[in-house]
Amino acid sequence: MQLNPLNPSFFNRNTVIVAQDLLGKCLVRTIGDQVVVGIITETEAYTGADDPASHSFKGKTPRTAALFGPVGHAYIYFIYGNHYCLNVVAREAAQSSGGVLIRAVEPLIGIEYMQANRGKKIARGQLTNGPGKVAQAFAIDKKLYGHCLYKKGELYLADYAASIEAIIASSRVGISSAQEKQYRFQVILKR
DNA sequence: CACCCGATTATCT
DNA sequence: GATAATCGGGTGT
Repeated sequence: MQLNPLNPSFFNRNTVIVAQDLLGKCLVRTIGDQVVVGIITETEAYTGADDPASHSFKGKTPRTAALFGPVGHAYIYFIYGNHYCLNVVAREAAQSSGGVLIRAVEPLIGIEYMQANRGKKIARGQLTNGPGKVAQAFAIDKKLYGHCLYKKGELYLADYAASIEAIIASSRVGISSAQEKQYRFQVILKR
């Protein structure tokens, strides 16, 4: 299998476009010899200054600094006391901040490792079908904050020739403002 | 420095 | 369906 990192310019585009384009791409995690790969199946775009639901809406803070930093890097935050969530910084030149939340992936390689990280025997379909679950299965925490995601390393995004049947847009989850924006994207893969 | 609450999930009933 | 778990950033005193 080819796991070539995405080009940095991939992330230097409109955040919403990048969120859609990331569907069907691969999330790759290497821990020593262990390799873990999943196909991205669900994302959400957070566009920044014009998006009240974005963490970066109210300006730059130490926590959200990565969203204003170089594109293609990781923005990781801790939520509800229990969970980490992984974002990719992505924006076009006109935006000051913006990122894409990786909400779900389909397990591809290293499934046993993911199950070990998640603790118990969990059905494949339930393994990484939420942002906190993805972070746990891929052993992602704040150590990877700001990590570069477009070159081979501990964590990166790779191109993948997934056959896409359809993309579904809907309202984002778990937010109270800007619910009218259809910035949540799910992919249906061909069998 | 105190208080509030969130881009969630597991585990009950 | 409802709720607990459980941390740290943001806001205002």
